[in-house]
Amino acid sequence: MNAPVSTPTSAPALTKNQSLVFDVLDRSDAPMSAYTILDRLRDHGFRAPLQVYRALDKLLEFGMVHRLESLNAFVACAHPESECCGKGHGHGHGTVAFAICESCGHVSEFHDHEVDHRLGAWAKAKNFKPAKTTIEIRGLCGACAA
Amino acid sequence: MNAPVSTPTSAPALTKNQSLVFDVLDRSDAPMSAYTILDRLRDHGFRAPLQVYRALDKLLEFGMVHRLESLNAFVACAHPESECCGKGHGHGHGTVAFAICESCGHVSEFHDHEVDHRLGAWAKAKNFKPAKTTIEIRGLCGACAA
DNA sequence: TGACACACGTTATAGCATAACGCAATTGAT
DNA sequence: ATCAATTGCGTTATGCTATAACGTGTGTCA
Ligand SMILES: [Zn+2]
Ligand SMILES: [Zn+2]
Ligand SMILES: [Zn+2]
Ligand SMILES: [Zn+2]
Repeated sequence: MNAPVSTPTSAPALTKNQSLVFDVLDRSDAPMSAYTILDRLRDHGFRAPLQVYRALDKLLEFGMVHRLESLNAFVACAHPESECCGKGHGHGHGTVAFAICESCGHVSEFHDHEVDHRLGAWAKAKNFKPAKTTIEIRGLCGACAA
Repeated sequence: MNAPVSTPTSAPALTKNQSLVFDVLDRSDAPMSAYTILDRLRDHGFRAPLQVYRALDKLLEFGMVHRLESLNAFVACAHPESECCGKGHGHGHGTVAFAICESCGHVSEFHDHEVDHRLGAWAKAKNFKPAKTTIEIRGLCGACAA
């Protein structure tokens, strides 16, 4: 009864909790902490942080959500389904970078081949095997810099 | 009596607490959390997290310590006093990147002009004003990748 | 002297994340 | 059909990370 519900669309089937969490994030125009998500979902039966964290773990695994390390917060993936270089939400290859406005909270997700390439080259030269790369720029967005 | 003690060397004068915290970090071969630092300094009179966090805030401000966002931990700056492009510990310009081994904990601090340039170009194009940029690569170091 | 800045110490609290238990449902052999 | 393995779920308790708010002492500079 708690198994994922298959949908006619693409993307992995989400369970009820996963859908609820993703919808909250997707509708938000700013990153949300796990506890803020929890509060938003109290009316839907959420009572404990683990319900949120477990859903987030899966959504992260599916590539539908990103974690912002410098904020301890989460955002829905903002990639179009088909990017220049990748498979959209899966981020087929390449690292994603985030520009985070410290005033309005808006987050821009982007990708830069050359950055990827340079970091990859450094890793190769040092014989370092990258697993996950975090790039986050904190500052003021165009609107807020005024 | 608690004012910074001037030293004959360069660098900003550190207070006793700041020195103690920096020394602990500098001697460590892996990042340390604030609470781990606290435990290491119990014998030196440290009793509360704030004593550590206040020292860390200053050391971060001085550029002598970096915060690893993906670990919620801290490392002493590993830059040589005079880098190719900068003023050493102050990181005169340019962003620093970290490669973090998830097996042995070793951290390599480096800088890449081109990465900087590309992120700067993106920001300029989007009219985004960067304040602080985080670049962290988690993975396996050469020794651990074996 | 008084106003100020700054480092410090302490207690309490807030915010983020996981451990450990048990139950229910699904899946996929045998 | 039945059993074992897997997965999702709910709950309670706990641990880790960080800051708020208060007061003290000290050096600086009108
Ligand atoms: Zn994305
Ligand atoms: Zn903004
Ligand atoms: Zn450094
Ligand atoms: Zn290693």
